[in-house]
Amino acid sequence: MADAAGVSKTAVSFAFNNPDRLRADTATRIRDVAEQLGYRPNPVARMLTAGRTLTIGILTPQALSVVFTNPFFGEFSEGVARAAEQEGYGLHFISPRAGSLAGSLARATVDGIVAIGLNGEHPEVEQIRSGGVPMVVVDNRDMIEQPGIVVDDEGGAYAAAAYLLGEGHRSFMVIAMEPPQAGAPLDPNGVMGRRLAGYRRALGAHDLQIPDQALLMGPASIDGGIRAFRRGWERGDRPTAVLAMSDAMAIGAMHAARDLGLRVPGDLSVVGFDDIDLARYTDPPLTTVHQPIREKGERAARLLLRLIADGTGPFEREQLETHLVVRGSTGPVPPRRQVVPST
Amino acid sequence: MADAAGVSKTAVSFAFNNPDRLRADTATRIRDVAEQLGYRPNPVARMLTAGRTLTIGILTPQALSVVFTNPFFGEFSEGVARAAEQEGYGLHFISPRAGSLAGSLARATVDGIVAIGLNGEHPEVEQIRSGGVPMVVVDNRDMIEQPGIVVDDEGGAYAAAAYLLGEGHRSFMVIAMEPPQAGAPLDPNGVMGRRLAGYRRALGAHDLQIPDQALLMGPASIDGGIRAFRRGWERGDRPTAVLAMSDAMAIGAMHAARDLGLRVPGDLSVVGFDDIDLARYTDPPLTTVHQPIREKGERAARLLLRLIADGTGPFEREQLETHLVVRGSTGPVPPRRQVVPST
DNA sequence: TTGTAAGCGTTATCAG
DNA sequence: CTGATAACGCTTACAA
Repeated sequence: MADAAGVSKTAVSFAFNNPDRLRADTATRIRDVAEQLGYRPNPVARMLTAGRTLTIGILTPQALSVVFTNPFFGEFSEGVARAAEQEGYGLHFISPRAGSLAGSLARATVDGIVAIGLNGEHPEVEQIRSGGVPMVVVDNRDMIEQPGIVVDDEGGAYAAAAYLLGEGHRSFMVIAMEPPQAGAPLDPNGVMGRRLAGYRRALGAHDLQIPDQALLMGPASIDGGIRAFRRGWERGDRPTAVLAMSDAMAIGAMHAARDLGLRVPGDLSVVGFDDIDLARYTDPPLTTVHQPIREKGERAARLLLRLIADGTGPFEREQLETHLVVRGSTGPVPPRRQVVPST
Repeated sequence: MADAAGVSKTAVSFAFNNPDRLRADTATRIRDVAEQLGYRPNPVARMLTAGRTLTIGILTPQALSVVFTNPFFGEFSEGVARAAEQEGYGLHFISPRAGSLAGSLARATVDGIVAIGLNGEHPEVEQIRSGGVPMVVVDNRDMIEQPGIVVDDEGGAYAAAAYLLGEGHRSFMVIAMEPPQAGAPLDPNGVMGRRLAGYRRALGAHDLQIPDQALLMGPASIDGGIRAFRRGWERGDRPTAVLAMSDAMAIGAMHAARDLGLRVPGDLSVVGFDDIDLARYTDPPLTTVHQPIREKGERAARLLLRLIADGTGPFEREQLETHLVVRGSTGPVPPRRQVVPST
């Protein structure tokens, strides 16, 4: 404590927060002594009395070391950061510590939470809610009583599949990101479930199916895409088109296909999902479903900030649009793989 | 306080931290009541008594919303996160709040800091140091008394330029990331300064120069690269090769060049720096200087964690290697631009 | 097995 | 303008 400088703690406190309420020289003297002693007000104690942390948390059910592997996440965080910084808030990432989300949740010193990637009714989260920490969920339609931001996954996926069908494709490989806990049942309300529903709706019009077991799953990364495609290939899948639920995986799939001697889009069309920054610069440029990634993060953060400010603010659930962006990774079905109409 | 459950705070505390020291039923009863009341131990108060936050901070002198724009940063964070998570630490990002790094530093509740992007002797950071918060600096050779991780930027840059010279190039455009405060003097010890030194050493052998004013600067993003290249073009630069100090900018430069009708690598060779994941998937695949991005983050975090554990641990400064990866964005100088030896 | 009481380092209130 | 003193919500000796 710096009242070794001859003053009380009150004075020290004022010197840092309310210098005006001190005589000018007293204030500076205190700060000088503080600097000399290497003293700075303990931020934790500050938080305790202030009752707020000026920090918002981004919650993910997967380890950061895996989630940062997907460029999508960086762009999303960028959006959240923009809003947070503008309001003077810091950013804290909350991910499972030693496998337990609940554990890290319990230690998270944040004023509110933006949760992404939560599928279903995550039990550990119930705790947060009842604890009264404001939270907005993104991409989650299960926690319906929770404010959130959502995207038209189903519509985007439908557009992607419909487009490929229009190009004559009839044989598809579907690549999906695996849920946090491998082997978990597919949540129809989850991102994956909704995208799948979109694909199915389009294919259904042509009496084509996508059995659950046909899905190839892996981590949402380039490498995950490579491995998923190879697994499909090895079990005998010979699609003319790939529907990937993430751009990172789509890029991996393109690469794996090329390594196997396929031309993209000559022999194989690939469409992704997300439209990350790099999608337009890949070889070939990736056809994909655009979603406003940064805006999603920013809207989520702004909604949260409002919730924090208003105490228990307005319930809101915003939906953002998606649309297909056709670039170079897709084309008509190769002639010899064409399905001859049975007329 | 949940001793509305008929017990003292001690009991409540035990119920959460030392259940063994309570009769089994007491413990569960307390937790039940807590759950019912939506009570959870206040993490800030916990931190205060514990004297530690179980959190490490990643410090950047630039806004997160800009720094996340570069995929490099996501990969770096991934490395840091891997180490942090493994040791049960959370991750907090510290960036200027309302323009002031010092301000957000003062409020950051972390046990230690990994600082990246700090050039020169950042004054606000002095405060941290004397405050006794452990810190490891990455990519900084100015704060020599600070433990840190560093990369052979000069050697990597040299290799890149030497390779292009070997391909016959004699006319270069150099694209650099701009410093946090635009217009700041070039720090020869900074990342940019060292890479530039490497380029210059190679070009010097051919009596070629890179005047400071010739540098094209911009934010380290794809868009920054696009604009930098255009600016160069508009002022009349007609290089046969581009040396970009970041992959993101290199990708932007390739794109801008194509928009101007140049073929890459036919008319223009481009080499980047970093070797981000996506570098190998761009069109054409990017020739670039590889640095172990994730490892850099992970090593930095591990070093920090050791510092935190040992109190004032071992001073260490690790240097990681770089090397040129030749892919498709570079090739021989176009014939008609060839410089005829004056023999 | 459980409770009492003393800190942890601030800020805020209210006298002096 | 400055200084006691009481919170803030927890953990942890130490006692009971």
